[in-house]
Amino acid sequence: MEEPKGLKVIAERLNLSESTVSRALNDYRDISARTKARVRDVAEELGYEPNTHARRLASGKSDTIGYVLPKQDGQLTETFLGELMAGMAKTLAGCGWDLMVLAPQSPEDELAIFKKIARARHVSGLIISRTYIDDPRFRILQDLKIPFVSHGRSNESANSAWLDVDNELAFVEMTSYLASLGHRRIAHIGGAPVYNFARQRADGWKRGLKDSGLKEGADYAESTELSFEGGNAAMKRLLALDEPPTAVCCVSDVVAIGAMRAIRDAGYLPGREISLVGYDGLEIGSLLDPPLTTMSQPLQSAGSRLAEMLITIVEGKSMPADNQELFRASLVRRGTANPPFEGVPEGREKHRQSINSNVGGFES
Amino acid sequence: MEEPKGLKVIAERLNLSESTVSRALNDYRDISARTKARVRDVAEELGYEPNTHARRLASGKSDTIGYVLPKQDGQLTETFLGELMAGMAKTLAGCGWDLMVLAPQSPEDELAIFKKIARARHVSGLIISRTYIDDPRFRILQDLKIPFVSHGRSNESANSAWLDVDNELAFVEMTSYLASLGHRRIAHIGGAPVYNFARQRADGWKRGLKDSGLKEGADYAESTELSFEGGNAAMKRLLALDEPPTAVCCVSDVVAIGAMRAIRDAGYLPGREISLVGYDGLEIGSLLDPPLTTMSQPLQSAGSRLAEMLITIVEGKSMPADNQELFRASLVRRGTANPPFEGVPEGREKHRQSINSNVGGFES
DNA sequence: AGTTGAACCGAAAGCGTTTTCGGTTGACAC
DNA sequence: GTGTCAACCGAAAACGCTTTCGGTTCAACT
Repeated sequence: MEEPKGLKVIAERLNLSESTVSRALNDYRDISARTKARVRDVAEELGYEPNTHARRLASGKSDTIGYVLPKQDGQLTETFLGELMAGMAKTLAGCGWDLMVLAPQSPEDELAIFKKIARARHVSGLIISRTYIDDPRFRILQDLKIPFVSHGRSNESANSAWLDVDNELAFVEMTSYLASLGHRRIAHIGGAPVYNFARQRADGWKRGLKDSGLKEGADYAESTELSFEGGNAAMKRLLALDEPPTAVCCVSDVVAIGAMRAIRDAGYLPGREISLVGYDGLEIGSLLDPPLTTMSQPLQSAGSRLAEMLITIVEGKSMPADNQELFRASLVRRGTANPPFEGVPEGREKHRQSINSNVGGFES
Repeated sequence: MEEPKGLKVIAERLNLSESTVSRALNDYRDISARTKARVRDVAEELGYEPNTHARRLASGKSDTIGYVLPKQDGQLTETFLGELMAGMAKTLAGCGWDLMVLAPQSPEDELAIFKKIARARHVSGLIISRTYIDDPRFRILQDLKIPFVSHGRSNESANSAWLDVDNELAFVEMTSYLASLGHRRIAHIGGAPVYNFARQRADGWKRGLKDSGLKEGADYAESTELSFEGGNAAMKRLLALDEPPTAVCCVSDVVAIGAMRAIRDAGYLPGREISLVGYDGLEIGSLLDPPLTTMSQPLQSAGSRLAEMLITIVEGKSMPADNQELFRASLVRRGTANPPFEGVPEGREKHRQSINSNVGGFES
């Protein structure tokens, strides 16, 4: 029993033309309510599902947006992906749109993919992430006239649509928070200066220092790769200074965790002799000992919003430049940010209970 | 300057018919090599890119496979997604196929999505993951005649295609390894028994015990949810036993990390008084103190293979039941699995250096 | 009674490919 | 010189939908 699907059978069954059925299903206003109802009933009964390809071919729309997977440099940051994509897919599905995954293997490959999309137009818009300070993709996509939204800003993003977290503000807050705890020597372990967020966070740290009337220690601005090893090495350098910092703002949780290890290895306890704050809000941070204080950013909602923005742009309902949104990160107080240590630096007894602010959430 | 793309312009330009051009580009054998070359040159020059929708409509194929995102219950396990999907997207792209993400919001929603695909056929195959012991999706997809491959087996998977890790073997090895270190009281913290992998891992633990001539302690089989809290609670129960285990096999790294905390909170040191091994090979495990010994499974290659299998099935080149593959997990020796502790249980001095097998990779 | 104009609906032309089915060559053998 | 078989290529029919452009109908105005 092959189901002879198609608009046609509905039309025949109701003695209507295919075009009428089509318009009825698409809720055109020149079809009477009664007819629409009849059509819908039969469609329902027959389990009719329009042929996506035919529809897209005829309408010239593709109802599909692509998400460009960031290069897999770090591993842990992939925590992003699941939530972000779930957010996108969810709202896209709500509008009948599809989410396609693009995994460029190299920058050249990425360019090739873009060009192909520009011509074939089988994807009507893109979402990119992990933006660089000078990210060539903005120009490229604009030149190719591919609608897109970026998760993160860039020097090139003035006229395009983006959604970003206010990284600078987050680090201002982070720095001020540490200052308010009494710290005066606050360092920063930043990321590779190609990433836009790395610059923003470094800027935030500097502004936070200024706001608190502190000056930027000459050697307190470290920059490293976004990895555990990077954070570890940077922290070692900081510890080797004549006057090591008493608190450190880290560009990411992973880096912060690396730094914690360096602190430990130097015989100190993170959060006691040296406070630190991470960024990303990774769950794993709460499992550490002491649990890592961090800033967390919204992810599901970001994905959802990115999709919404892109849809309105693709449909021409808004201009790219009118879609620029800044989300806020929020401080998650856990155990690694405390007032400066007053005691003997070298002591190393059981200590966690007292300094652990215990927001990790599991020891209840 | 609007590019008047299309097969047509190529045809006109060469004084050929559209059909000839089409066949030339698709490498039909009844087109002369010379003609093919000419067509290809012009296509290249014009930057021709076939219209996906038209092609798919005409050919009846959709060249798209869908990946069903697992319900977002845990967070950390999402590390999977990035790598797995990158693997899929990569090999799919190599064949000109697309990867679409499906994010069902509920089981009913999932069913609705399946039904829609069964009718619309705009996705020609599916990859599902996180399989249950009795997973209804196998029957459903078979009944709907949707080609699919599952990442993970099930009681229902005998006749369908799957790729799985030999969870049982992994846990046999894990258990035997602990036994070989001298442990005799080896417990297991397992996952919710709805998940197929949870059962397999529990079975592996049991078999490992038997292989090593140990018997399954009555209270040593814990089962908990796949979270930090779950692992923590389960470990607490184990610690409260009259004769606590000296080693624990954990169903996942997250659970293991929760267990580590419980061990610490009880005044012991993970890897000293109580050894434990996790599963998943999460990078983050290497950052812990001591670094977590674990079993790691291939991910990128799994995604890639899943895609390959599905393609051959969709294209009718092989039967589902002929596509069943078992990957192996491999032990990652780090710091939490050591010979049974001989000393005084309560001591808690600096100790890491001695027991840390230091495979974490950063302290070099 | 003639005109107007909503309100509804049908015919038909695409959309850009693929694919079937023939048809035209030319070479080669008889 | 007729027949045959490859080797190539064109015409045209799908594929299943959307959308433009008219064409009726019927009530409501002049």
